[in-house]
Amino acid sequence: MSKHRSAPTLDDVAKAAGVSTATVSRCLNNPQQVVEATRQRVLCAVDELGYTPNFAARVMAAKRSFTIGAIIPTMENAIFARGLQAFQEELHKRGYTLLVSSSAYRPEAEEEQIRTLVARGADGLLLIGHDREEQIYDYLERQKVPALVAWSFNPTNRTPSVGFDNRQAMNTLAQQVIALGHRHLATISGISKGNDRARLRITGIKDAMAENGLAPDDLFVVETTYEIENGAEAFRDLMSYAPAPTAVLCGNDVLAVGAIRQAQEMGLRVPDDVSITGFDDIELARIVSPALTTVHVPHREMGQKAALELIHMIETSASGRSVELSTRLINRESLQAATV
Amino acid sequence: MSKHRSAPTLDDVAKAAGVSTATVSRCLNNPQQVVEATRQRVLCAVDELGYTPNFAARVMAAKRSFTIGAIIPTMENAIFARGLQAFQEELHKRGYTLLVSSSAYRPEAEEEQIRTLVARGADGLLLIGHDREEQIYDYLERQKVPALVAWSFNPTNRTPSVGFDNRQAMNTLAQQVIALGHRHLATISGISKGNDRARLRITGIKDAMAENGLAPDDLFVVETTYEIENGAEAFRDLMSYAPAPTAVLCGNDVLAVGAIRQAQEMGLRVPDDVSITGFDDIELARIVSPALTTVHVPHREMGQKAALELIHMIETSASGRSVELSTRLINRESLQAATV
DNA sequence: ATGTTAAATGCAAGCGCTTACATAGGCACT
DNA sequence: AGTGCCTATGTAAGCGCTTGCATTTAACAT
Repeated sequence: MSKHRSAPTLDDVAKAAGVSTATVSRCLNNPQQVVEATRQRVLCAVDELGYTPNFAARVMAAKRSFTIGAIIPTMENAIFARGLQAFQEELHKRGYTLLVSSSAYRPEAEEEQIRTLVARGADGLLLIGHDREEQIYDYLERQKVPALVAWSFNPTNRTPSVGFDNRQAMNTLAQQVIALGHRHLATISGISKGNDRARLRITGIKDAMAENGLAPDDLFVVETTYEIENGAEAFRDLMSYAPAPTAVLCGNDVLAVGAIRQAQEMGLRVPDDVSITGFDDIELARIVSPALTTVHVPHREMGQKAALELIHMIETSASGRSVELSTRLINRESLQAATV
Repeated sequence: MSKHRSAPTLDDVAKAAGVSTATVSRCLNNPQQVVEATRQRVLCAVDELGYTPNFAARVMAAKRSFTIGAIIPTMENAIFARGLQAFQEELHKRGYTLLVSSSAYRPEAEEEQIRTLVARGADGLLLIGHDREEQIYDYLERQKVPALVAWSFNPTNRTPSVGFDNRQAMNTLAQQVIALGHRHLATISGISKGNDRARLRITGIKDAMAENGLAPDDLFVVETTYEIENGAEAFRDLMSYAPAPTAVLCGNDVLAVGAIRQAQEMGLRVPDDVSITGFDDIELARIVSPALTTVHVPHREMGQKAALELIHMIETSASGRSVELSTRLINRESLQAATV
């Protein structure tokens, strides 16, 4: 028990147990390959020395890290939290570890993070949405790192996806808004460049308008980043136009909450004076008052299925199948028939 | 340009540039050690081949990973989000990468994560609060991995901390509550076992009671995990006692929001019928209605200072100095004078 | 020219692990 | 007892990088 001893290695364990390093390694990774008696001896030595395998060495030798990387656009709000949580729980069950990083909605940052994660030996990657440069997919292919897209569904894409039809989901909501008599619609969207979810949601609204004899180009669109304050600001801009919209469909719940607060600040009652809807159905949607009418996204299911599919791709080198999930309209208090 | 070539290595770059691997390595890590002309040649080869260094190999050889690990009790709510964001931004500026994992408030999980992070070669660790088994600190010491505690401040502890005085902060709030005439106090706290922040906050309230001639033992305490629903449930329990508390001091904003919603559900007006306070001053505190009177914690400052201090410990092998930050009372709408 | 010195580069030894292959017992048969 | 085969274990070759030390090269003074 010398004081200055530093971290024990496989070798130390082997010596202590009187076996070769190979046997120790097998004990730890494929216990069934080593006979009971030896295994006991090794395991004893392991915790007597307080041995923890060196991860870098293991990755290097095995060329497997049992680590999966996920790059999400933001950690600042809870949009991705629940889905990612489910993703990681499922990974954990299967013996994988999740490494998360956030790109802050910046494509270059995302590319850098992808490279970083690959360099760190990630066995697979979870990406959000399909929109990114081809070269990134080439790179991933060359490095032989399987990738899976979530929060979006597009089976024709070269990368498989586990997600939902953003266009369709928003379309259904917009149909309902229009059915309630709203004729002047507006949307507060995320930045659509590089964000297929945002873009498709806008398209969903325009389609609904066209399908109901409204001119799609009349849709007021404000794009901004997903923060409550920005939702508020965008709402203020929107209401300065004439005729003011009677319904504001927000790209997500966070923006919607900002819009609601701003409306209240401006002395407008929601939904009496103006209807506001969200998207995602995160916790916030129920907490805010009035509670948000929104589109429920099965985040947990998506996270879990994505984990399963990605692991499958990794372990069988299969190319991956896309899976589509369905969303659901949640009617709460923030949407009401147009009064005009 | 063979199709089946896999990831290029240092060696490939060296060959392509007609130098040794040592030179390539130096180009990448200590550019000033290599003459301009050579450097150009090497850098060209690097991006011609699309080379990305293998992280595991680098860690192994250099025994440095420029990676810092943080284990937080939860990612589910935003309590740690802002501080961690600032922590990571500062790390990034200094060339470090952050790896985050969540222990779900389970000590064994935390220990496992600490080992995992160390095995992955983390150069340093950020931990939340001081409460954990001695053996963990021993382990860290043996592995020579510096650790820093945040969200708590206790300069006498063996591990340095960057945080605030939880007891004092809550004490100040409780003093004000009492000064407003409240005599029947209750608190909805996080689970205090293994959570010094929660415990100290309770102590802060009791001290304030004692200092004002109230019996500390009269404080109703309900402990629960930090989720909105649990805050709601706890509030219901609390109000079933007689005499019902006129002020409920919550261990954090999340619990307070749950309490407020439950109060509203029970037909109680906040703060007219019952005052409710939070702690942390996260975004939620301003969004909920009535807006929360709470204790503002300088999360960003804490994250940033922690990063600086931890890097300092890593790079100089210094033992680290604790730094204390101050909190501030934020008076919003949820606390009001007792009406009895 | 030659020696002296410093700067640039190369050489090669690991870092701690996994795993293909080699080896050695053990057992069941003949 | 000998043969074959199966299983448990050992041997050693890397995995891709960094870095101390040795060597070469360049630069300058004499």
